[in-house]
Amino acid sequence: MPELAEVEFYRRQWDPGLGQKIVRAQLHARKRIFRGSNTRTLVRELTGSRYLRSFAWGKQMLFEFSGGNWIGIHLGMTGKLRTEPAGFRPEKHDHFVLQQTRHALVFRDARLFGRVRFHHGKAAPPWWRSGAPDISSDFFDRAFLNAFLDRHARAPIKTVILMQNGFAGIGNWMADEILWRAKIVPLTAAGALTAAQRTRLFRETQFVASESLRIIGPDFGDPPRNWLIHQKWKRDGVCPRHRTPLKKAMIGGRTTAWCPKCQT
DNA sequence: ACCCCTGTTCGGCG
DNA sequence: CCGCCGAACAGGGG
Repeated sequence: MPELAEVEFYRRQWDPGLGQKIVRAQLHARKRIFRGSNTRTLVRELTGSRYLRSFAWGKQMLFEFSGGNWIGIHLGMTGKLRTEPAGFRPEKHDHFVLQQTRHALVFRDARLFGRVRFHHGKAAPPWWRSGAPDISSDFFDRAFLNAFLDRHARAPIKTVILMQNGFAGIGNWMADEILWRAKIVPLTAAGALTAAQRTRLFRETQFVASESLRIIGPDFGDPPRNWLIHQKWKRDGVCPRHRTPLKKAMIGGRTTAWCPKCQT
């Protein structure tokens, strides 16, 4: 479920606990979401620390706690963050819970494709932000986009848009939304895109990213009815512009929908 | 019962 | 090195 805008929504769900102490950390230590982290140290360090602030970059989140403690979270396919009242009892899929005096900060992930990483140190962990610029930042510009497209010149543009080190935070639904707005066939080789197509791709990537953040980020709002997302998962989905039936195919291993009339 | 899945990574193949 | 494909991860929903 989570792409950049949903990630932003989930990041905010722990806000009620900002500035408050962790009195107890509960986790299912054997689950693979904790791979690479020492969960004993994690529990020891976090207990008694204070939740200070959070950051989001693409599909990644970083939570900072006092004493130089950092938790990185990736939601995978089914991860969710939420806050429950104090005394909350973790259920089957609540693999990571931080109990505070008034709240419980909960990470739930049924399919366990997500990841929780722990880092202890003065500065943010080395794995944080090692990759692409934020789409909303000045570093995501035409030069960066061009270089990235040419580096993956032979791959279908749909596949390239899903690469997190180029399009941080873009997932399957946003990728199709962007290509539909930019009027580009998903199977087009990235290196074969014309200057005009690249301009549209750049503009629509920024538009879909910023609009999604604005609409979904605060309260999981629904994108406008004329967005492709409302059609792409229907078996009889049609183009929001003129009702032409959408085409569907597997590209880069992912279900892809596009309009054969608009996208040429 | 069966098929699908808004993510990522890995091995095998060409 | 590039890229494609399928599998794997593990479970819920239609």
